[in-house]
Amino acid sequence: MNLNSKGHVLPSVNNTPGYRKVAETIEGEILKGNLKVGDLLPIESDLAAQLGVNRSTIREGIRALENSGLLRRVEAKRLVIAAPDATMIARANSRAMGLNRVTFQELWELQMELEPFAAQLAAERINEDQSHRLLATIKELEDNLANDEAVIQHDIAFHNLIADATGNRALCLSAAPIGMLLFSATEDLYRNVPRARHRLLEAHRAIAEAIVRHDAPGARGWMAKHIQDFRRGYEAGGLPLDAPISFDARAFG
Amino acid sequence: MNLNSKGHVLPSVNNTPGYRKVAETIEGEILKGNLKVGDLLPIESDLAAQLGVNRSTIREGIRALENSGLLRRVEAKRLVIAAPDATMIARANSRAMGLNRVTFQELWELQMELEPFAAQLAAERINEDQSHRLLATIKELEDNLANDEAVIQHDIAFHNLIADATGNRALCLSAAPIGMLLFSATEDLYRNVPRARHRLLEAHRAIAEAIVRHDAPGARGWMAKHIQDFRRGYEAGGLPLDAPISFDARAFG
DNA sequence: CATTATCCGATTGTCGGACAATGGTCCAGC
DNA sequence: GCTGGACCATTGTCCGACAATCGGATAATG
Repeated sequence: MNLNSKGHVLPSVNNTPGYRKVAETIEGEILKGNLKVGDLLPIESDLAAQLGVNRSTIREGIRALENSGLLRRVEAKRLVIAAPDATMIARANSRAMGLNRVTFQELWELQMELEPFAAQLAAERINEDQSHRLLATIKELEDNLANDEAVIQHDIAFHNLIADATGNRALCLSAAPIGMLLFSATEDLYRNVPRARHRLLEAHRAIAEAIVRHDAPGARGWMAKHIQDFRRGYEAGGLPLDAPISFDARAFG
Repeated sequence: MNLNSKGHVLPSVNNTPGYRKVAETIEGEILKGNLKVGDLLPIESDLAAQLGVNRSTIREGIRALENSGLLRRVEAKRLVIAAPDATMIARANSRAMGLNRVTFQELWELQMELEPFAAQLAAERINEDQSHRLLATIKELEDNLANDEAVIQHDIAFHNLIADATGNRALCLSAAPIGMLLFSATEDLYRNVPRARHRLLEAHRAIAEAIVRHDAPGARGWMAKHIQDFRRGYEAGGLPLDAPISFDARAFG
């Protein structure tokens, strides 16, 4: 910390504000394992005393960490050290990609590489419980084919389930934001090309069945076909491939 | 906002604290395009007046957004709306993966899928400038082969350059955190297996040359070989594949 | 007139203190 | 031993103040 008696930094060449140093200090303690996941964060007053700054400054530092998922509330009051949640990271990533005006083309290209791979791995490794949930999602889609919003939510969830089934959390984290962005951009698609939803259902069914019967090549093949088809549908729906993806604020609320 | 005269929330069922609502409000304005990237964030006092809360509360909300990259300082004072920076996102992602105790195995599996793909795309699309930088990085490695820290930094930078050369920002964002984690975990490797660094140099040279001469299949092949070899080296170095990756706090400072 | 030095206002960073709300704790009484 | 209420700890919010500093306006200078 090193603040002088009045709480202001000593010389002049110390640009980083106090709240940032607080955040970095706490983050450092977490990364160094000094504060372990699950531990309670010390109360604000103690932190203020320990780091020699005012409670307000501590609070500002905490907010930064809280937002990035390193701190999480458990009992409405105290904060605990936590590992960033997957969906929170996915949200941050899609937000970043969206604001960086990533194009459909870029996202699709990556998805075309990741999703068939995920499907293949999932087919090799999926367990009973995950199989059940995968098939249940398909059923749910059947019942809500008319509801565009529900179709989109299903689409995202379906692909997330497959990623989950690979048991590879790195893959989950990488794939989630892509699906989140691509699929939430398909709203217009279902309006412009109503039968797209039926093709979606059939494709998902074929993929799910292949995965559940542990047919890895089949799962990969169906998924590749599905993603290709998704692009054709997007194009046929009159949506531009090279424009920044129009990302829907609602998906991130 | 909806705070009562004393600045406290009206009923009881309103759990979300004010600073979070502030953050969400501002984030919403950004995502809705009401505040565009590059715009100056209104000054704290104005925001406080607009949202009907105290300046302290506004500040806490701002901290959250600042940390996630949506706000960035330009002139040491005012904050501007910004698109989250790629390296900042990569840092957040690797931190998340590390704290979630992702294993080497998981990361490597994904890398084995992504990197050859990236190398292939890079070979198809790399431009003059990028070629130059790629080769320069190799030269730099030659001069610093003895410095383990420099070797690791080169390794990360080299793979990032290749991702850049694909022109696919989604791919960049996905690949960066993986490299960041995997390569910074190789510190012990170079100590235990000194000649690993020479193999690294040769492999990188072969990959770079293939990319620069636009030999896509060659680039993919060399890269695949390189990643396979990386795993063998990691294993040979006595590092555990199934343990959570030991991630170095220094890489995230 | 152009250039530099100076000053001033606007804005952020930090402080200290205050208080309401609320969850948790602990003791009294049954 | 259990329950209910008093009490305390902790967070969320507000308020007012002030130092530091950046940017621009203004004055001094050649």
